[in-house]
Amino acid sequence: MRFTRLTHSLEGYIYHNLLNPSLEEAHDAVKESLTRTLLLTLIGLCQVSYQGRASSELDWGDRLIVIKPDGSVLIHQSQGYEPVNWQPPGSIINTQLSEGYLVIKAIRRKPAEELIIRFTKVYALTSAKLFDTSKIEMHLTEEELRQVILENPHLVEEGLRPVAKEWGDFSGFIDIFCRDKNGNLVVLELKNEVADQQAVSQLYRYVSSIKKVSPLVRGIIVAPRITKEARRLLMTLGLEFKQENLSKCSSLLQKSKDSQSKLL
Amino acid sequence: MRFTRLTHSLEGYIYHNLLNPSLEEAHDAVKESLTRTLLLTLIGLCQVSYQGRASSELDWGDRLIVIKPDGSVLIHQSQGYEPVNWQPPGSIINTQLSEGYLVIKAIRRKPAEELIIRFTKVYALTSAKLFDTSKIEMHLTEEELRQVILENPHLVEEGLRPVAKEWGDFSGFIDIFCRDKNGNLVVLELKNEVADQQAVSQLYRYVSSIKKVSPLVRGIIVAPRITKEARRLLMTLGLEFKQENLSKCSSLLQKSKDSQSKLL
DNA sequence: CGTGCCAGGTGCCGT
DNA sequence: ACGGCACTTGGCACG
Repeated sequence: MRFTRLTHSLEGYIYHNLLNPSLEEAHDAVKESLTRTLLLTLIGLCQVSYQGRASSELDWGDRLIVIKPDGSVLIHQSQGYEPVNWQPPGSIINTQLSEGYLVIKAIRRKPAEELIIRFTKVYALTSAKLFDTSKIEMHLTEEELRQVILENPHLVEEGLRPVAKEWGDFSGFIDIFCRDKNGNLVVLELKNEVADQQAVSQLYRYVSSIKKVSPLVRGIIVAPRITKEARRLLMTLGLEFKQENLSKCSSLLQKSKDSQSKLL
Repeated sequence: MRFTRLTHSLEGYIYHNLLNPSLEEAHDAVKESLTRTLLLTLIGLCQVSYQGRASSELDWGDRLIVIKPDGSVLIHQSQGYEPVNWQPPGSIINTQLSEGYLVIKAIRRKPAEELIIRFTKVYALTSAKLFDTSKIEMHLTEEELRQVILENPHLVEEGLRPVAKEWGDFSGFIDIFCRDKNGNLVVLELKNEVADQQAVSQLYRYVSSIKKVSPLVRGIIVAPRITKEARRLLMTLGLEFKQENLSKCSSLLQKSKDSQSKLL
């Protein structure tokens, strides 16, 4: 085997780093990467075919292929956020030399789908063990927005009192359940970005089911903005919309977090 | 500059291929990759922060970073199909050495968002020019499903006659527009997998708008299956559902193509 | 494991 | 540019 294998200790976490390897060398490196469950990147001239939930063919061209330890496969062209072809985590991956090609297959059962990559040339191959225990922390999610509204119901309407949140007894999911100053039920549907048709239809479901018991129930979408179509649907269905500024909520959230940390 | 630069001719399309470069070497290579608009991959120990449509923090860990010639940035952990952080195509990318870090920033206006990657160590860096003119060819799309129904309207209902397809004059998009054996208008909404709430609400929109002109219009969802919630909504809205198997349609499509090729 | 729903959804194609 | 809509959507939470 002519390819350079790098030990872990001083050279970092890279196992293979091959430049213009032969297909045989690349094949060996891919096999070893798979058995060692390394992260593997290949840059090479390849052709891709996929059959499964849909089916596709991608003719010859240079691409970046990423194979992850969890069985994900990504095929990236030089443009675009999304991979042109892929296979999700949990795929069974194998490689072979066949008819002059380096072939990598990724198979999944349920749903049954198969991805086949054929290389005639590998320009670069790198495999590595990544040490990474960090999880991403997201801020300003819909849950946090809900928190803000629960603590500051006046942002939606004066005199509003939250009764319960995440009401699930009905045939759906209510974001916040309130009573207004007249004592009528109000269902709030929160969106942290644009409120669309789906949000309106969802709220309509909630309100309809409650109306059978309590006819005076109101439904309000709370979001920074709403699509034109959603607004039309909303009006025909007798629902309401309250614009709520995201950045204002953000600062309130920060305050709420601050006060929480002060309490600790 | 100590890093190896590889010319295009014989060595393939790889420009940089660095193993455990210093941050200075990596910085130079990143800068050159950006000016030459190459595809760049880095494996290294980094920390990521994002602020824009949402905001997030990712603490130190080893990741794969891909920077594409079109200004896309992908940050991949060793698991999962999706990048943990990213920036879409068209982002403005720059790099600097700052406070002992190699920093890569990707900025986008509209929506305003900023991605900052800080490296303390780069294990491997590869940049390349990809030659790839091929476009992916997808089969069995919704368009092909539409083709099958247009050629075989009896699959939905006996006596159905297509009048038009891809009707776009209304505030939406009608898949197929027909008349039934009684001469009444029928709107078909096609789904190649499960029909959900959104599909029903979409069809309802179409049917409602047509009803003002022609009160006897019907609406039928054609799909292999339908969610329980969607079926309930469908019934309350007076719409219909026709189960239609995708694979059956697919094989019929194949037959139709075969017979076409025989005719040629 | 299916079902439903959110996503920093992304991409494509309209006006 | 905004808007609607499909997507091999992927991912998560929940019955």
